Amino acid sequence: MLLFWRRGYHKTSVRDLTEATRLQPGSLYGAFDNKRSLFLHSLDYYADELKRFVDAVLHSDEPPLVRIHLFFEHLLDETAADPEGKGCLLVNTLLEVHAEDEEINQRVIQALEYVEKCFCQVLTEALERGELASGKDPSTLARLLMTGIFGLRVYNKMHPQREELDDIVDSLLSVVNA
Amino acid sequence: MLLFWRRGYHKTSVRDLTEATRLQPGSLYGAFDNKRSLFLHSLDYYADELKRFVDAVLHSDEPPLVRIHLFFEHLLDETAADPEGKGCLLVNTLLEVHAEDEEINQRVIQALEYVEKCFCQVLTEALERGELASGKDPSTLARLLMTGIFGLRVYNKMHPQREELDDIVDSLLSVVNA
DNA sequence: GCGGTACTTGAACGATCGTTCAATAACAAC
DNA sequence: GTTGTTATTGAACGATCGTTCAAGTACCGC
Repeated sequence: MLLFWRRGYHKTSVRDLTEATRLQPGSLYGAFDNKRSLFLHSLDYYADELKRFVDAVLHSDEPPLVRIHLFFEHLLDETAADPEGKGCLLVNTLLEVHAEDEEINQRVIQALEYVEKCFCQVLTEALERGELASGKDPSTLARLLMTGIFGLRVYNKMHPQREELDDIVDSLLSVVNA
Repeated sequence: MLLFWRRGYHKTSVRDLTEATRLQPGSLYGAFDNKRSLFLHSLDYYADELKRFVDAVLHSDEPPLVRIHLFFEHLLDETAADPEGKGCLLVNTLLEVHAEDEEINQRVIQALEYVEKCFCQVLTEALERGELASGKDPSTLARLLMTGIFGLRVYNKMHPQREELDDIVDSLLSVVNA
């Protein structure tokens, strides 16, 4: 998974994988049908980890809007802790393989939709508690936050400076706070 | 350029390029040093087109904030007019080749920084005309808008529906309007 | 026409790609 | 200790990768 994350699907060769896993080709193909299948398993593994993270942060017992703040704070922490700048495997994959491969794409989109759904739930909760800026639609705001994540992921490749990313997050979250 | 845009750098083979250009390998290598060089020229071509678009929209004689609205409107028009969902070659490249290739990366970042700089100029103009929400920093807002572009580009691969993207843009621009 | 420069052709190169498989080693049960 | 199952090995396959180049064609001024 780490290799696919670092280098992308197409640029990661089976040779790379055999060296990293210290498994010979035959063993690799004994465990997985082929490179593609191994990649799908990597995606699933990554998506599971992401789901755990999302659940932990967005379903904690903090107030809804605090949870969203914490989410982005953790996102930036994680970004800062990754000097390689790998970004997000799902986002990377979405841009790399795009429409050509329906199965891979669907799996990525499904994982991302789960995050959006959680955002929407949290925002709905905030709305019900009267903590959301009036007239704001949870599902639209959830989409804005997803766009924010994606944008930060790309912007980090352009300017990987923590303070700039912090400012962006502050501006972005001002929409839900206002 | 179109091929690189559609399929990405690594996934585009010289064979693809010879078929698309109807040039034999020798001719291609007579005109360009190698595949990489051809890709760099493609990037430059794309960046030039982008620059023209940015200049036309962000330096028109409309009021500053209107120009920014128009920019995003045109961005969504262009997105809707591209059923292949190619997105932005610069963003795609930034995520695909990431840190491994300094030269390619620098060229992409430079082109993107130009867009950010233009945003910043327009926002500064709005600030001077008292049309910007008080206490907002142009350079931070410019970064937010860049993040918005990036995010929309990715979100479009997830949900390519115009109305959703419109809503996101409205929410995003509410930050500069407020 | 002729000679020379510029461009095109397409076969071929070595390297690497993803994948397979017969041979070998490791380990389990009895 | 023998047997049967399971996992590992690493050489080899055909396909494709990016690249080269000698040979051939087109086009120019004279």
